[in-house]
Amino acid sequence: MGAGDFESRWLAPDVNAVWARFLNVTHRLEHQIDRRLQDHHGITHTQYEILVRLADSDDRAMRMSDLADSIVTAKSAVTYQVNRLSEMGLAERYKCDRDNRGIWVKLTAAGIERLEQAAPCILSLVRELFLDAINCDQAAELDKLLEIWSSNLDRSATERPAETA
Amino acid sequence: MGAGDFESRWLAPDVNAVWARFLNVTHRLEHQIDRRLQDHHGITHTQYEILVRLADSDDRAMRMSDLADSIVTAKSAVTYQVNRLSEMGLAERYKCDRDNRGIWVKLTAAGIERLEQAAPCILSLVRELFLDAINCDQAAELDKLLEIWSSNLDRSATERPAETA
DNA sequence: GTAGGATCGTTCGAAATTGAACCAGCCGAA
DNA sequence: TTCGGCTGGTTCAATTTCGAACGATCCTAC
Repeated sequence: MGAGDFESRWLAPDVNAVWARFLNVTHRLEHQIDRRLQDHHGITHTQYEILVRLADSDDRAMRMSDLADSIVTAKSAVTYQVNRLSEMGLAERYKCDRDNRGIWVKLTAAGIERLEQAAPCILSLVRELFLDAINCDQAAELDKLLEIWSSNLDRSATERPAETA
Repeated sequence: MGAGDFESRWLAPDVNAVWARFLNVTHRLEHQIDRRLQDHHGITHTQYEILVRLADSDDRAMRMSDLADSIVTAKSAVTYQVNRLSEMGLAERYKCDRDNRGIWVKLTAAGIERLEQAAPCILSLVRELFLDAINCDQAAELDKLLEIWSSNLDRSATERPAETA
């Protein structure tokens, strides 16, 4: 049995190539953005994402766990990164008055400034690498796909734990 | 100046939402696949990717650096992961006769077996979450986009270092 | 009220990734 | 031939991530 036979047993070639390419492209996109951010603006992609979410929020502040959901990482990673941002003076913690467990993370003036420097640079990179390739129709189509994928992921995430019960 | 004003200065809302959703979806996809692999098959997504590339190669073997290019990571990460796979008995190293610097990594029988167990499970998950959402036309369209993105990344990666020279 | 269960955020140890430094072997040009 | 640069792989310290365990708080049902 040759290598070809082996692989053809479980690999539907065409459609799977799309998936492989998808993985490759997403990884390389993240790498280039990350490198650009670190070289030119001294922050990680995750840190940048946190700054963006904060800037987009009312009062430029968010709860820790909302932040964790928003960027897609473990809560402990958010704790870690907020500590870094806090050391850099880009964000700060507030006690939450409504909920004594809660912590608000808020963008500082320096955080806003840093984001205002980084954002145009990154957005132009994203445009150059990603967005310029798609016209309006394609964008709409892609957005539709993303919505389906997203709800697939939601369903799968809620179904799976229940399945074990 | 409200939060809205701030963000509208640098954020074109519609098209950027696509990018944000794209990031979110790709992260969640990777997480679910990773979790499935670790829970059911005892390997990481990176390790799985390595096994797949090896299985797809002639002689089920690859050079270290080709492996590093293929999955998108630093060379040192490949060294690390191949060590893990080797400890698990799923892959092994060979000296390369043509090039005395080179190392070949080859799938073992156990590696093939493990992959044969994992692959159907993962492929069905990928189908369920990702591929089933797209019909033939969309797949073709997506593939076209991926190709453009990919060549954008190539160009950007080769231009950038030259720009500093 | 008050117990039981869920939620919030942190801490901790283990694993993974990165980039820089490094050694060895290859190769092309003088 | 040999010298310089390039490539292939590893090592190392530093950073980041994850999941499990934890204490504290909230909330709902009794």
